[in-house]
Order: sequence, then structure tokens, then C-alpha cells
Amino acid sequence: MAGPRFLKLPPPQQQAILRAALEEFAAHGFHDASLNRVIETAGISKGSMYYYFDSKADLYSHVALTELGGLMARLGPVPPLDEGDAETFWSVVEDFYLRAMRALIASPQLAALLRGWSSASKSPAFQPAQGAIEQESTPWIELALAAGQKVGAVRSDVPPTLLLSVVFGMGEAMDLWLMSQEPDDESLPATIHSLIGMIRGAVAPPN
Amino acid sequence: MAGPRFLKLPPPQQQAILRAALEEFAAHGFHDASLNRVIETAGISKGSMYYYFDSKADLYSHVALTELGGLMARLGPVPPLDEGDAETFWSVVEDFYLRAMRALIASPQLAALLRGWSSASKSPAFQPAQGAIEQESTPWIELALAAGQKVGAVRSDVPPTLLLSVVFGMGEAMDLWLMSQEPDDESLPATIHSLIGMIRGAVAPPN
DNA sequence: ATCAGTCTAGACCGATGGTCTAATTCGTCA
DNA sequence: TGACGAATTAGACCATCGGTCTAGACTGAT
Repeated sequence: MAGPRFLKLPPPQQQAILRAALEEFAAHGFHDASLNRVIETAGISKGSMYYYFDSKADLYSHVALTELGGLMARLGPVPPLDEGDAETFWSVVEDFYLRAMRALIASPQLAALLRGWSSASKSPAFQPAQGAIEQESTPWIELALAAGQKVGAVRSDVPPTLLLSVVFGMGEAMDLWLMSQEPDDESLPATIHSLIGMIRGAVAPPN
Repeated sequence: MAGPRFLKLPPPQQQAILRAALEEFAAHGFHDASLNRVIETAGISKGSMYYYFDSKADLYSHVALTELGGLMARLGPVPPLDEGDAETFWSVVEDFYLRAMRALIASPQLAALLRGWSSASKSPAFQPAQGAIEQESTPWIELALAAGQKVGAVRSDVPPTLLLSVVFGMGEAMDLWLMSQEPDDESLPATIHSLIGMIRGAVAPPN
């Protein structure tokens, strides 16, 4: 797992390493990123790198978690979802999604990082480190789905795992599509409204 | 691109190479598959391999295309989708999806191959070979979507590229989920019905 | 001053995808 | 049949990869 040894470094050096790693991972994705380039950019030796982190995957997950934490902090607290009716549920979700997308558009490196994660996470070698990130992101969706079911906004007639998979897949596809559009801040709300509408159509209780 | 040189080989040797490659790619995915293992299993030298194919990605795309072609052939002709009303459109889609899934379940190696493709295809190195496969699969979805719009089964109020992305993402997620369920042939139709219902909810015209 | 523990540097390892050249096979024409 | 040129093959070779290992530099305590 993530080493406490890394956290004992002087913060500037921590940042130098994290910055180099983020740059490399965002530019090339997990597989094609080169650890050698990272240590060269960061100005440390390979021995040191492997003293701080267990593996490439360990470094990646640490970078991803740190950046994700920063994003969440910038977004502020997650609004409660299980108080109100179905309509307010969806409007709250839409609002939060809009804010998240705005933040993501503002930091394209993070966007690239998260984009690459879903491809990397399927690799067997990634399995150990995968848990950490997944436990940071999927529980949120799970909670949101459960809350949606509670207020009648989300169907309960299919297995929860299917619901989760589909929402995750749609979210991934939508994020990717959205980024490829280079969206302007003006038309974004309307676009997000369409996207949430499609998710809603998929997971809302059938008539 | 795919070499005509490979096609000049005696068919048995072609099959030996394709079989070895399929085995390796299905078992380890694109990135973690080893070309050295493939040539060892196939009983050819590295020089020959690179005489037949330009690169690892080229070999992969050739294997994937061949297998995909075989699957399509086994499925038979694609039924016409633009004749009838929305309801028949969805029932035809559902029927075709059911047949495709049955075929996919019957050949787990092909399923593993296609599963791995979506992860591999995002890699920059894969870009050249990606086009070939994508042009084999996405046009079908595009045509289906266009037919759906013609008969009023699919919404026309969002960009077609978004529709395509979302359907692709949902399909990917559903296939993955379905495979992880080890579905039995008996309950499959009902499950597929749920899945198509979700896609329908996402892309059907809003009220 | 010495010793134990922490940390660093970089040579080293097996394996990878890909290149290159020398040799061999093969079809063709004399 | 012999010979020439192109098609094909074999495998040594290359840079690079993620990861290991050891020799030494530092640091704080006794």
C-alpha cells in the first residue's frame, strides 16, 4: 500500500514527485507511462522511488487518490440525496454533476488521469491497488443509487450490481464524450441536463 | 495494416498462428499478452511474425476482426430495423441482442477478446489498428440508431455522437456485467429484456 | 567513536516489442 | 539443369521496461 515513508519527505519533494507522476500518467495512461521518465523528471533515483512506493500501480493509485481528494475538496460537501421526492433527487444530482464537470474541465490533467484509470483498472497487475480508488468512487454512486431508490427516483426491479455497472458505464462514456466536445461554459448546463435525462431514462422506475 | 503476405500462407499455418494469438490475447488482454509466447506456441520465428504483421496491435486487430467476422457469420443476416413501428424496432433489437449474447457465451475466448479490446483501444499506440475494428462494429450501431430514429423509437433531440457513445458505453457495461453473472440459458431472455429496457429508457424520445 | 537504522544511488536482471542482416527457399527463365 | 533474383525465414541484437539488490552515505543515540 501507500508508504508512510513517502509522507515523511519534505513536502516540496513530495510535490515534485507527484507532479512528475501526474504529468506522465496523464499524458500516457497507466500502461504506457514510464517510471524511468518519472524519476528522471522528479530528480530521484529508482531506488528511492521503490523505497517510497511498492510498485508502479501503487504510485498511480496514490497520485489518483490525491488528485481525486483535491477535486472532492474543491467541490465541497456532497448534498444529501434522500430527503425529498424523485424530482428534487434528480435536480440535486444534476447540479452536482455540473459542478464536477466544471471542475474537471478546469484541470485537464486530472481528467486525463481519471480517464485512463478505468482502462488500467482491468489489468490483473492492477488488482491490489485498484481497491483503494474504487472504494473512493463507486461507494458514492452506490449511495446515490440507494438514496434514489428510497425516494422512488431509481428502479428497484433489477439487480443493484447491474444498476451500478450501467450507471458507471454511462458516466464513463458521457465524460469521454463531453471532454471530446471541448464544451464551453455557457452551453454546459443544457448539455448536462440532457445527459442526466438519459441516465434518468435508464434507471428510473419503468411505467 | 493487415498483410496480404499472411493470407498467402498455407491455411493450416494461418490457423496455427491465429489460434495461438487468440489464446494469448484472450487469456492476458492486449497489453499483458506476450508476442514471444505467441510465436513460441505457433512455432514460428519472430522474423516471420513481423514479416506477416506490422506490429502487436496489427496482429491483435487481425485476430479480433477474424473472430468478429466469424461471430457475425454465425449470427446470420442483420434483420431490417426500419420497417415497422417503434415497438417492433425494440423487439427486433432485443431478439438480435439475445442471439448475439448466446453466441458470445458459447465462445468464451471470443468474449474475453472483445472484453479486452475496449481497454486496449484507448492506448495511443493502438490508434492505427483501432480504426479497423471500430469500423466493423460502430457502423452497425449507427445504422440501428438511425433506423430507430426513423421509426420514432430513438430520440432525435441530442447529438448523434452522444447517442452513439452512450449506447456503446451501456452495451459495454452490460456485456461485462452479463459475463460476470455466468448466465444460464433459461433466465437469459428475461435478463436481456431488462437490459434492452434500460437502453430504451435512455435513448427513447422523452415524453 | 561507534553502531544501528534509515535512506539513496545506480548497477543489474529477466522480459518486452521491435529491427536487422545473413542465410535459405522458391519460382522463373536460359 | 543451372543460375539468378525475389520472397521468406531465423534468430542475434537493440533500447526500454518494471522491478531487485547491494554497497555505501547519512543520522541520531549511546
